[in-house]
Amino acid sequence: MSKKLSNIDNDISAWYTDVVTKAGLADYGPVKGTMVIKPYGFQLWDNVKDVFDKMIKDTGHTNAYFPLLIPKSFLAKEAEHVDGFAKECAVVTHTRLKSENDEIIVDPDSRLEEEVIIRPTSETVIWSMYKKWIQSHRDLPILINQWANVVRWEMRTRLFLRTTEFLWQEGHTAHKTKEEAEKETLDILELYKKLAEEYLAIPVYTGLKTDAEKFAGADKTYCIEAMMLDKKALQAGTSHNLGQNFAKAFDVKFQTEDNNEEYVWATSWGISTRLIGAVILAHGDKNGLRIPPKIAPIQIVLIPIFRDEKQRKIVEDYIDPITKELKQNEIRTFIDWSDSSPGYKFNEWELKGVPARIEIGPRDVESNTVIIARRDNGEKLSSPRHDLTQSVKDILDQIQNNLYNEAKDFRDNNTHSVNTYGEFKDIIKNGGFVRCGWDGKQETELKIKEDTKATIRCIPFNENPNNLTCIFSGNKAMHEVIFAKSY
RNA sequence: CGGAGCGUGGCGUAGUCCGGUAGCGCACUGCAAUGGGGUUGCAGGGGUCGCAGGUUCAAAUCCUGUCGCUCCGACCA
Repeated sequence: MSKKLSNIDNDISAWYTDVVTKAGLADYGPVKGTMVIKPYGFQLWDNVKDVFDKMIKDTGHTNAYFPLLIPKSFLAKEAEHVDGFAKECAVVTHTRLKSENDEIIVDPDSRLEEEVIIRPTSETVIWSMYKKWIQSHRDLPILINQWANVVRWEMRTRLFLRTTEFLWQEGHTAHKTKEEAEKETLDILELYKKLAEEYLAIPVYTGLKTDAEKFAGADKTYCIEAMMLDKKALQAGTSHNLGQNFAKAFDVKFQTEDNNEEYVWATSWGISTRLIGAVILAHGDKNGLRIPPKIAPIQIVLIPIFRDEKQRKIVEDYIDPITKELKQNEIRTFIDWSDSSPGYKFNEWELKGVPARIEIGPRDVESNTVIIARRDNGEKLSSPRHDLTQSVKDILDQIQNNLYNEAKDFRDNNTHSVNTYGEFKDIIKNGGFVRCGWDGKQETELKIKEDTKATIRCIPFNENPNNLTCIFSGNKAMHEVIFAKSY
């Protein structure tokens, strides 16, 4: 397989597919729209998962698991919810196959009386269970999360960014009061922001979705929105205040302290393997991936360099304690003894986005140093053997910060406040985020979308609509919003 | 579902117009040298050309059908 990547500047779409497959993150599955997450890609996901799993456990949530299969009738209980998901549900109609004339066919005698769907999300099963579990205010809150796969039969798919089946976490909480549910929704959004910015090194805008863009079945959807290298927006996480919609649909009431009956207040929130796509498209460059150190499966790759057996032995004696030392200090380290040439290895590990590389050859053994090469900016420096661990830690921190700062500068430089629709269209055409006034009408939002393909990514928390007029209608603005073309 | 394109060793492709029994690059195996930015040389192994029919002495190539995938749109995390 050729390791040459498509040009990131001319054809980022081809570059993306090349990187994902050639760096060994994922491969296409046999069924359209499915993907195999390969070990290197899965380690990346695992690291993201571990970070977030700890965050939610630290805030009182626990994991559980609900079934993949859901009665078809459940989906229909919440009107908006069914509208939102009906078009993309995989439906199980039969329970067995049989052979007939050397062919495997669906056994027509095995038709299910009540068809089941494969979860596109789990609100319905979960609320059917919460009905059984909640009677009193003493049963609240329930703070459950599950790590699971879901299936949404999408028209167009792309590895990680939109696949028919994907992995995610979905939190589902139940509360006594509206205020408590709202707080939960916002608290989780903060965790998402922290995860994106501090770990994935991706700056995000936080805000509220418009009615047109919110989750089907939610009262309010909050989101984190990131900018990719092609200046398009990617929704990287969502947190929903579901109000009492699902409680009403599934008749989940609780007895209050003063002995009244009230519907339970709900939230749900999710991040998915799409985040891997976000990391790729936020940090990549012409040589491949650049993975932030905090989530990198391999943080340091060691490349031994030698000519003959004698040199190999010398290098080995020098490098082994170094590897051991780094590992003992919990730096994820890999030493590449494969017999490709050093140059080949440099390119290979750069493609895979390993944050830093240590080159060790006879010259370094001689001078009691090592060469450290950074993936983020290509710098190479010679570092003394003693306090190597500290140098490595410092460099990894610098890389983490640098990736974040680069991404933030890029986003800030491509986010513009505008006052005229002409400017608006120019920016959308050339790529970028636009901050501007909006009159709050869905009709306006829709017209702009038809005209420019841009959608309102969010109403940012730090909006200031006071002196603004709507970019499209010229009426007084109800909100300041961020428009962009999105994935 | 509309538009476009593609199915030929593991991957990427040439050959298809004009039928004559499959070629190249990468990867793979072995040996030797090489090794601080994709290293050479030599020697090897692997494909009945998506599938099913048809035309023909002869089909990767022509005809009919069929399946699948990718890209672009409408839908979406």
